[in-house]
Amino acid sequence: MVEHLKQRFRERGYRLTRQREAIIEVLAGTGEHLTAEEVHQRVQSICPELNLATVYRNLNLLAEQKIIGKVDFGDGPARFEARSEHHHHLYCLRCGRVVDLLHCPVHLDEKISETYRFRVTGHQFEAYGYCMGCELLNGKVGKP
Amino acid sequence: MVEHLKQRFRERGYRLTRQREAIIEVLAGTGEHLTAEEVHQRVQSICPELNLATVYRNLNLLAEQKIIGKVDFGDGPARFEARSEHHHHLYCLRCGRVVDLLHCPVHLDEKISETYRFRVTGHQFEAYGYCMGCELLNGKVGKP
DNA sequence: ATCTTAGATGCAAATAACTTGCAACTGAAG
DNA sequence: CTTCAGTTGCAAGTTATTTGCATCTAAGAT
Repeated sequence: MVEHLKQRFRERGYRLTRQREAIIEVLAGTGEHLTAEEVHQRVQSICPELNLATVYRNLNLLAEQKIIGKVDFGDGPARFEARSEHHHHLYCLRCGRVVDLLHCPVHLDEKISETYRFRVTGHQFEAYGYCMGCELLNGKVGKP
Repeated sequence: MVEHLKQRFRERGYRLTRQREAIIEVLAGTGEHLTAEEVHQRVQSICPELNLATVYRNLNLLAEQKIIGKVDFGDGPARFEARSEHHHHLYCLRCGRVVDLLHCPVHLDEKISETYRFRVTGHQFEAYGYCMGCELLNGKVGKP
């Protein structure tokens, strides 16, 4: 997995630096959806002195190359994940947990192009609500 | 329309100030999806000296009260619109034009809650691509 | 193994888009 | 026309991210 990602990166003519390896390893080693800040923290152990600006530069580069995925839930910072194929998420409004959806629930019928005179090339969809743990807490502690 | 929005605002116990009237008038008077900055500019004519911070405060307040709508396409600033019911958009990647969708193309089946152990309370969906004008320009001028 | 250099990094400063603290102001209930 | 909680203007602060630039380094050429 890690080697595969590094490979795809090199194929595109980019240098495989210590910093880049570290970032790829951190992301590929978790199923979580991490912010740039979180990636920066976790990377410290294998590559201290890796600058936050470099983390941003590389996460964005990897996302542009579609080697990793990037999601933005509108509130806080953007999040990055190793999975790069088209997919969507459930986002817990209480704890921030992110769950990957297995199937895309969006069905744009083919008439949309003529109805709206618009060619759709992509879409984003994110659902929000409460994961079970938080659902139970709701109504018990604060935040109604 | 304008009066209706003002009414809904007053009903909730908020004061109807000159600034708020101006903001509501600008938004209700257009079908466009405006940024706070744009609202601020257009409001100058009917209410100069209206501060940008006040525009932000009121647009957010109106959106929280679901009197207006707020969309965020992830790139630039958030946009506000007079329509407040649940709906979605097509967003042109070239010119930034926003088209309202008449129907919601998302179908979350009822099993989702048990499948993912998650209670969905809402969702956002935005599709992007190119409006006809820009589609024709693509390939002729810059940006392939 | 060493040279070369375009590409990458670190650091500090800059930016974009808001948000907040606070003193002064003002709708609207009485 | 008084009262005062709700609003506003202004300046400063915050958050998330980007950029300029001098220095450094991966990796192909020698």
